Amino acid sequence: MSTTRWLDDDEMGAWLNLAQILMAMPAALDRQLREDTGIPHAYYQILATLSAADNRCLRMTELARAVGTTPSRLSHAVASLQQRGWLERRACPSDKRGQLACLTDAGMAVLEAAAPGHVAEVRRLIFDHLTPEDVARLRAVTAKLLPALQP
Amino acid sequence: MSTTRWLDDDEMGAWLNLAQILMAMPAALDRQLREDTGIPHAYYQILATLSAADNRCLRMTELARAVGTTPSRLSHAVASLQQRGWLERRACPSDKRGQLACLTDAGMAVLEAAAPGHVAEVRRLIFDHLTPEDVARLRAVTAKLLPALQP
DNA sequence: CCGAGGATGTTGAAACATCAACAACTGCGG
DNA sequence: CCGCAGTTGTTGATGTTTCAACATCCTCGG
Repeated sequence: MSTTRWLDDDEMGAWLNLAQILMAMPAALDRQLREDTGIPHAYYQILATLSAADNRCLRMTELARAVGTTPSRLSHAVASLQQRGWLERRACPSDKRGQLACLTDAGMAVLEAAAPGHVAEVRRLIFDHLTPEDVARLRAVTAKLLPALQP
Repeated sequence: MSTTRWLDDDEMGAWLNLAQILMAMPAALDRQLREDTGIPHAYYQILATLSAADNRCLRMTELARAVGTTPSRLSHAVASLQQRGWLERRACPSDKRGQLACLTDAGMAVLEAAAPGHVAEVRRLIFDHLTPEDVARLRAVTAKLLPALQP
């Protein structure tokens, strides 16, 4: 039982900023996407990740890791997206436990229609306010944070 | 109607990293706090913000802005925390519409008990992986992003 | 070959967030 | 003083996430 090492001023400042971003940024992204597509940002990311995959299909586990979500969350999300006809499940040929999530043509169409508005919102919320150096630093710092989040 | 300006490589890299963090970081923070206190991170932030305020009281609107949340979300959260006896509502003396959220002694005790574990988790997830320069850059970049999130 | 333990996904209930609608109040212009 | 527009905060319905429990299948040591 050691005594707590508290945050210094710089750390606290960074943390307060980051905490507010963690609160408000997903909400802002959700708002825009829901208006244009009816689905939240987490669902959009699933479609977007699938669209870039081989044959527009991914194993559930890989998809979960790529998007940064949990199996349960993904399972519910895929069920909802499947019901809209935007993706479908297939059995995994090599592993009978596995499930493949595959983007349908309808899902691809929704994605393509929503992409411009989404990119514009990402620019408005993030990149419009950053210099190229800021972007490079943001990329570097976030890259250092990711490993601790995926155990 | 202009043609979309897509993200370049550096922007896309930063965005993919950030998107994953926006997904997984709140989940990770929630996990730890829920185990120790039974409340999610968003609720903890409310208590923490109140603890630093004058008289441990804040107007709902100010509290919402400080935490980066919406009035509705805050209203539900405060109701839940009130039921646990960790804060209470009072009428605002200067404005009959207003409500003050005030941290109770019980709420303060919970906060103090949870703080060390929470700080340790924040260190484990974030600051353990960053140099002091990284922290300063993170603080600067996040500061640039906040204004666009609070309208 | 077989059985234990790990991996993969799903399910249902409870907690939390979002949205739209609303009630109550303020303050300002006429 | 009146009334109307804007502010403040709540509520309930709906959608999403979390957690725990579970079913199924793979792998590997014995």
